Amino acid sequence: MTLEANLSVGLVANRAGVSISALHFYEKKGLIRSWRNQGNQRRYKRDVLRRIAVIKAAQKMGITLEEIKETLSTLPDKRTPTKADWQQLAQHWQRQLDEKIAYMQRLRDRVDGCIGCGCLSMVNCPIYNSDDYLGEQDSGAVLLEHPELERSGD
Amino acid sequence: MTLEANLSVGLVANRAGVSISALHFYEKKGLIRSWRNQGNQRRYKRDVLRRIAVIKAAQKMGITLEEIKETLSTLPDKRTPTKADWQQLAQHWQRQLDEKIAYMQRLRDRVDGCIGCGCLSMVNCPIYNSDDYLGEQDSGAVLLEHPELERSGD
DNA sequence: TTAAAAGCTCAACTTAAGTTTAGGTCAAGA
DNA sequence: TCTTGACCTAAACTTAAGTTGAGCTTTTAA
Repeated sequence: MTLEANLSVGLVANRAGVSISALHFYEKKGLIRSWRNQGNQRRYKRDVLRRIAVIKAAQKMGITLEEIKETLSTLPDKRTPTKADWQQLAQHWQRQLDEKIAYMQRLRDRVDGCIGCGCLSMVNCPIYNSDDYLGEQDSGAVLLEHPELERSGD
Repeated sequence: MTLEANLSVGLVANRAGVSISALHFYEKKGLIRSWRNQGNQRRYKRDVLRRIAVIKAAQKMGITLEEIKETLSTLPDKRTPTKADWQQLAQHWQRQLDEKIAYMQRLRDRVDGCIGCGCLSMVNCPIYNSDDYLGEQDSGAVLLEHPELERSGD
């Protein structure tokens, strides 16, 4: 039971700190895999635990399950992933995290600027028409093309 | 039409860069207000534009509409909000943004640590049982209380 | 052996932040 | 006058990431 352990779903749920329904869900979404025993119950290899840990870690970084799935799919299919494999994943997500942090910081600084300069008319506010980025999260740059508003002192 | 302009919904949508349905939605949720003309069409005061701009800005910071609504509710109800009023809001959200950035950075550093130290067993990985925080976003600390796993070298 | 605990599937429900659709009204220009 | 465009409401739909419930089976422990 050391290397080819067959862990039950309840056990995995407990150890990984996720609910059973979440495990079902991840499986349906193709993020983890199991086989069945004679009684149709799920059985897992032990390395599913790391996989789940990695999934949860990535989620904390704000990565969606879809992206996680894609990235996980770069792992070797046949052999058990090595440390180097996991490191690659980690670095991949770390870069994304760096971008996110940078974006947030730009945003923060811009708000700073807004507060400082009092340009809260928001019309030519640097928050807008900025180098907006960050995939979904964002609703797209705002177009403010009616100049008559610009003198508004409200 | 300078101070008490009554803007139509289409006009506001255009200038604020949001859809009409979003405006209906914000109104239903109590984030913005309008009155009706004789033909039951919405009319807006001009400062709704700033309000929407502020809503969108806050959303970019990752604030939910519910939180935004709450914070907006601290604005004076009777008079038109002053610059100082908006500044207070901005500072409030900025603090939240700062916390978020700090959280992301802690996360990043921890992943760094993980990569560096090779502790990718994820069982005693510093990503877990960490000073986790950040309201929803997070799924709660993971309990990994079965020591037998810890020798796993997978 | 038998009852409780653990599992299974499938479908419906949840929240957030809107969008889409359907069906009806109102106002303006040719 | 008629038609187009802007508006109205209400309800249903969308995505993400699961959760909850119903109804049924398997496994485990006394």
